[in-house]
Amino acid sequence: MRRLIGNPTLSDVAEVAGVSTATVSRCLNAPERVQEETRKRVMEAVQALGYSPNFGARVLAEGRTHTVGAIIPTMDNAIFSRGLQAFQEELRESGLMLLIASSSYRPEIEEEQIRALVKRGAEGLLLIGFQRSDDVRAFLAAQQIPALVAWAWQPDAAQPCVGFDNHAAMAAMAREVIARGHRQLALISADPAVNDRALVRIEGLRAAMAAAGLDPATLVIETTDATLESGGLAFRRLWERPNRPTAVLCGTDVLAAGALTAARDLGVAVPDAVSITGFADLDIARITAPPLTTMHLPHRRMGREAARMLVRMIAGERVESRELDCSLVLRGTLAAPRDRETGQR
Amino acid sequence: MRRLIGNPTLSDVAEVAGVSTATVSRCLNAPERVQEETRKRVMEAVQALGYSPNFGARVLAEGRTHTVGAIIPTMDNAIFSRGLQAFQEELRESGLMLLIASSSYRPEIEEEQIRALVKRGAEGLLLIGFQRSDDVRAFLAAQQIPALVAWAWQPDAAQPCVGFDNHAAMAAMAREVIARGHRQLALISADPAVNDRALVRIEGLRAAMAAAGLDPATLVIETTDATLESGGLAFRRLWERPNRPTAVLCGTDVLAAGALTAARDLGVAVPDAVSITGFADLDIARITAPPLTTMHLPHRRMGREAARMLVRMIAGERVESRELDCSLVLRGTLAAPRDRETGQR
DNA sequence: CGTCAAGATGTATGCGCTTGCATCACTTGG
DNA sequence: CCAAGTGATGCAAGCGCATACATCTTGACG
Repeated sequence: MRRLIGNPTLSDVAEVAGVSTATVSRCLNAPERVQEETRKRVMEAVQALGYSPNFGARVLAEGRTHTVGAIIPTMDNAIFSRGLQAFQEELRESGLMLLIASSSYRPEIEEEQIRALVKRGAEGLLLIGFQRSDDVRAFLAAQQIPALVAWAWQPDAAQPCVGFDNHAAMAAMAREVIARGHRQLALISADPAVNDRALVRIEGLRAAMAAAGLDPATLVIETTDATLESGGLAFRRLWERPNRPTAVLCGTDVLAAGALTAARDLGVAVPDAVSITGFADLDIARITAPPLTTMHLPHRRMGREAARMLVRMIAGERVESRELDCSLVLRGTLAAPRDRETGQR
Repeated sequence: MRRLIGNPTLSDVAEVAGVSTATVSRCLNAPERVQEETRKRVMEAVQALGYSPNFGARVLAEGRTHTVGAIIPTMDNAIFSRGLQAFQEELRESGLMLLIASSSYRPEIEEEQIRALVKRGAEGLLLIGFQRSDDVRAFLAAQQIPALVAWAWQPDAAQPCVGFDNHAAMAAMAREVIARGHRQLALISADPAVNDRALVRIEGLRAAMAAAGLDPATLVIETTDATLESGGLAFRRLWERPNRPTAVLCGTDVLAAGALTAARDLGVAVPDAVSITGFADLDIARITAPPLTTMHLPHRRMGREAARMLVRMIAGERVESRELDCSLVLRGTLAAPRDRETGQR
């Protein structure tokens, strides 16, 4: 059913310009193959009619949509928005448009959105994390849609990915904390059941503890969702327990900022009474008081690199997964634990 | 040129199921019009072949893409990301996909992206602010693409919009500041030349000053871009001037948080030595120390409402512009000015 | 037992564009 | 002066799907 009745078509333009539709099409897509004079006449007709090519027809004839899709848990989390912005900017350089969908961290919605994006003509997909059903993977393979996993990198990844080694990064953070003398550690984390990056970070943390001679079983974990409030509530729960941790590591800066705010509200001094660390080095890490010790992630670089890789995958090239470096940023929320009895460091 | 050679088509499915293409099409789009038994056979064939309808063909035949576009200055600014997330969620309810582009606050990029989105089949557009060339407006009118302006509302708006009254909101904030006794005001703002919301806020501020008997010409304005660092630098510039303001109003929470951080680094106590106010009530407003006095904006409600309105516009309905309420949130960064000589309030 | 309505399915057209191939006009070298 | 080459343009065949309309089947009812 035609909806945009009256919209001018190629042949309208052709008629006005006194040429064939083929020539008009060439004027638009390969101007160098048309004589200057003819082209001028055609372009005038295009202007006069306000012609804009019909998308569906173009896609059908050309077989390409020039569109890629991205499915992220939510745009409303700075951990994704900066990289996504860079991803989109880089895509634009390659003449691709970006379709965005979100999963709210729910696998079934992610699956639905993957199918929706493919149905909508996405030529490639950007996905977050590795956790995905075999069904979906089979579907993507059958449709021959390249998918790139971002915000995560694993040495043994079966699919192309770009990101950082969450295991190693969290382990590095834990080593730093333990080196300061902390023995009672807690973690505020996203639910590892629906967030494989969180799971890997937990494992990294446990590995570092074991390596340092601490019993990983002593690690207290508060699982929560990814908001500021949740981080605060998790901290409060932690603080009500009998054995208060001397250091609270957080899965993201957002949780850490929430924890920090809760600590302030509870009158708990940071880092004197408790150390808190973040993860991601978002803007908020610099505005808390004290500023947050965290793990710096190369957000924009990852977004750009993801776009470049996906473009090549769509072109049919093989790409190598890429691990990007993280670096520890020591700011004000991590210090040696104070002896609870004597008050001495 | 066919790219996805070998992808099964409707007629492949029809052949396998032993029916016509029309029946297969009906099975997929209007199952109730096909007999149970036939449908079962067809669906099996669909499964067996891993059939997925060709997007271009569908769009061409149906005349709809079920896609809308949004062009925002940047995703990497929490002032947009929360509303955008809600916008996308609501769109999903209506079975629409979201194409996202960004302008980096540059009109020429915005224009390019508008054309690109239309070319990619956007049935409707979400735009930020009113500032736009006549060319673009004419183009959208000619293409019959409905466009909704969001993040801004003006009483006399010629086009449909949804948002808040930036003029009134900033005036309200200014009245509050002035009522505390502040006479020397400064503003850290985005460049009003490329950001009409910023311009309107400046006007609202000036109007409130005039109404309170202050000379609007005494307002010092630092124009800058929308990042945390920029907010901090602007505050430092302000602080180097001979007449230091007693209150610094900021165009967004991001700028305010930057200013607050700079103040901390400079050893300037907030709100004792200077008051600072934000605008938007982002997450960061609650984690600064002290927490930021700011103007609360209904981000998610605006996003949802924008989606609903745009859906109706695409359906050909007329919609009324909607103004959403803001509310002042008094937290810790605004207080009466202290007399610089005596130290008294 | 005939008639007709309703439901199920098939036939065939058109959506607007791209592009391989054909055609035509012209140039150039032998 | 002609043949071959070159560049510009036209012709027409799809691309894969939705759907109006035609056809066929079946059952109800008089």
